[in-house]
Amino acid sequence: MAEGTSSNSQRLPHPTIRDVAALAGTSLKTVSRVVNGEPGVSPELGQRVRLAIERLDYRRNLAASNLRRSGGRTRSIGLLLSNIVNPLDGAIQRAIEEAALIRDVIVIASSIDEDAGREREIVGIFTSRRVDGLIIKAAGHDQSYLTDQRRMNMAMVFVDRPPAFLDADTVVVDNEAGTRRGIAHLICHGHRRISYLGALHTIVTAEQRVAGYRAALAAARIEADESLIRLDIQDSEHAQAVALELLQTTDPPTAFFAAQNMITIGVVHALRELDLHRRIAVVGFDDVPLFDLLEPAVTVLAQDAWAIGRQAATALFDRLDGSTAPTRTHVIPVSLIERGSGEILGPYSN
Amino acid sequence: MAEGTSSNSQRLPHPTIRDVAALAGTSLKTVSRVVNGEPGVSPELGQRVRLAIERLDYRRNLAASNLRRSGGRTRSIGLLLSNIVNPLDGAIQRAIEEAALIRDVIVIASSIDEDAGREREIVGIFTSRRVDGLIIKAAGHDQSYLTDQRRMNMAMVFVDRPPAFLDADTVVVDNEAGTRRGIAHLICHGHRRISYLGALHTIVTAEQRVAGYRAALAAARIEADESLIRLDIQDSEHAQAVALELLQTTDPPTAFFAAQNMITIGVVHALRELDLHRRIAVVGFDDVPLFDLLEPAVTVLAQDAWAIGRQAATALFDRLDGSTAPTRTHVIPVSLIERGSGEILGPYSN
DNA sequence: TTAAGAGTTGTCAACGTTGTCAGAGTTAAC
DNA sequence: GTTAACTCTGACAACGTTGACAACTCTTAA
Repeated sequence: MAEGTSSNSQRLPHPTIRDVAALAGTSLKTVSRVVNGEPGVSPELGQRVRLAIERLDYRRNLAASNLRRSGGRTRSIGLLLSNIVNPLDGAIQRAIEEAALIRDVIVIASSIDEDAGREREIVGIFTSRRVDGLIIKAAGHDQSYLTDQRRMNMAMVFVDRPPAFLDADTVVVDNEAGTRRGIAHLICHGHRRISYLGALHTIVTAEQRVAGYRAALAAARIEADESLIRLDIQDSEHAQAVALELLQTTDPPTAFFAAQNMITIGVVHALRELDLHRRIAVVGFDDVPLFDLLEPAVTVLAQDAWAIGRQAATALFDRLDGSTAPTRTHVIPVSLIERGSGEILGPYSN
Repeated sequence: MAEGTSSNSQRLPHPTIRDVAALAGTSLKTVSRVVNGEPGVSPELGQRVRLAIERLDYRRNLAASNLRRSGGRTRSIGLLLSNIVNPLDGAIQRAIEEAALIRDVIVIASSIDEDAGREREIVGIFTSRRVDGLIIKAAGHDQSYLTDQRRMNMAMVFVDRPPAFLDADTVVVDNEAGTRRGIAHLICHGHRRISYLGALHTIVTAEQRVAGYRAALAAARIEADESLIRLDIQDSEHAQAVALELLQTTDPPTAFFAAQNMITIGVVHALRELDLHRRIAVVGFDDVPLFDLLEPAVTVLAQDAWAIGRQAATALFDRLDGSTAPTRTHVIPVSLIERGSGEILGPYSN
């Protein structure tokens, strides 16, 4: 009686297995057997239990169930991405959700931007929730803090960027080769002064992409002009400003390589502003839905985010199914999509 | 010894409060007190416990904790959106995540496309997980099945579309007024033959938008030509095909109103294909990042997805904090962004 | 010297479920 | 008619944690 507040109408708590047993006139264990489809219940009693379940709209409390069950698995996985607003991350999440759903596993997701502190914080929260596994697009450049989780049998897969100081399955795209191909494409079209605009240099992929840039120039015996290489670009506005600045020097680049979709957008804005979009070439890493409708349409290196997500989920569930194979790095191919902006000819074309 | 497999290296289970107590030489309850920051533990003993916690890298099992705690709250909420790949849904999820994080609540998300069956399925799964609340962008047109959850004290908020046959807090944009404004804008610029391309008519918002279209025409005393109204458009390819077809009739529309971002993209594709993009006007519902870079840039009715997400989270947490106020419908404003495509003049301009 | 109070610490049951095992009833076999 | 085997059912403990409450050790005041 002490609990009964008159204002709060009849808010009933969830019925428990105990309520079902009482209504069906049987024991807890029998109900449990019916709920779990275990054999050894007579048809009549089973029917009575099912009726009681339906009447009460009973659903078993999975948290309690998992607590007791062997292994203490929660059938949940944690997903850490940069920013779910970015369709690339969205596609990864979606692909993982689909794979999880058919296995009766739920996905707890969180965006961590590029904040290493938040990465650790969220991993801590997820660990408290006892997720069975983690899929991580890492922000920090040291994942050794995860050895504890690893020891406690938590599966983990890294996407987009390999972990540092930790051995784990990884799904990446070939950033170095992809960028090399993009730069070679520009060189082919007669460009020598190719500006490289990159993201935070702390991100491994950014590093690999710069490496690809340098490798492609070296292969063509072009000396890299360091003034054309700008890193640590934060967002599209920043990219726009940097591109504007470069274009207004006495010896501007004839082509841009934008190492990430937000940067590409900034570059396109800058070119429009100076009405140079039909004269200066652009190749971007990552595709964006409307790039094909711009004039000129934007040539990009596209990565298949769905494939990345699917592969990550497969790798994670393999581990959860008990695979003890050595860790693997899966490389998803990058494809060059020629649309126009990357095919604008430079001064050395013939 | 029966469990010890030699191949599986030393996989230790998560340490429990019991392990910590043993290491610190004290009782379970004392450790629990330290973990929860409850008073009444001497500084020395507290220190010893904290040391043990650190040594074992102990983290309390939140599922077990919540099971015992009053109310049986799980500090988790479920989120059902159409498709997380769509940046509009992405922004909603992100805003909700941020609000949940500062309250120590996790978000379990799932994309349900426009599948009513999947909506129910996922709600069932989330109910089994005992989420404290649900935020739902409903696919089905009957949410009465949720009365059970409601009775069991589950909080719920609907976004983008009001629930049917269920009374619950809702966050929507003003579809009818927004569309009316968009159509009025086109009429102002001299258009009479304005084609309306809409999404699945089963979605309430779609209905409201058509209503806005008809209302605006009526207000201007223009009779609606039913052949210009096409509903149930599935995706951008479909929209493109429909627009192409309309444009090739003997009496084509001079303007398009695209009721959703994917449809707008399809229309733009169609206009490009026929090289009519500078002659036929377009206004779209929902903004998309690159619409401002197209030529002409696309005039849209933009909804603030972040605000929708924030408001939904606020409403949900208010309920979880015990609010028993009558359910409310929050309306987030829609803004018309004039960029060019909607300002192309029609035959009746003066 | 003792009673009352404050501050610490621990014991036990409970949250909702399932694994283990034992008991009751039925049938089959000797 | 006894035993064995099998089927069905339920009692009980346990998963990891916390709420209720009891017990113990000191102070402090009478």
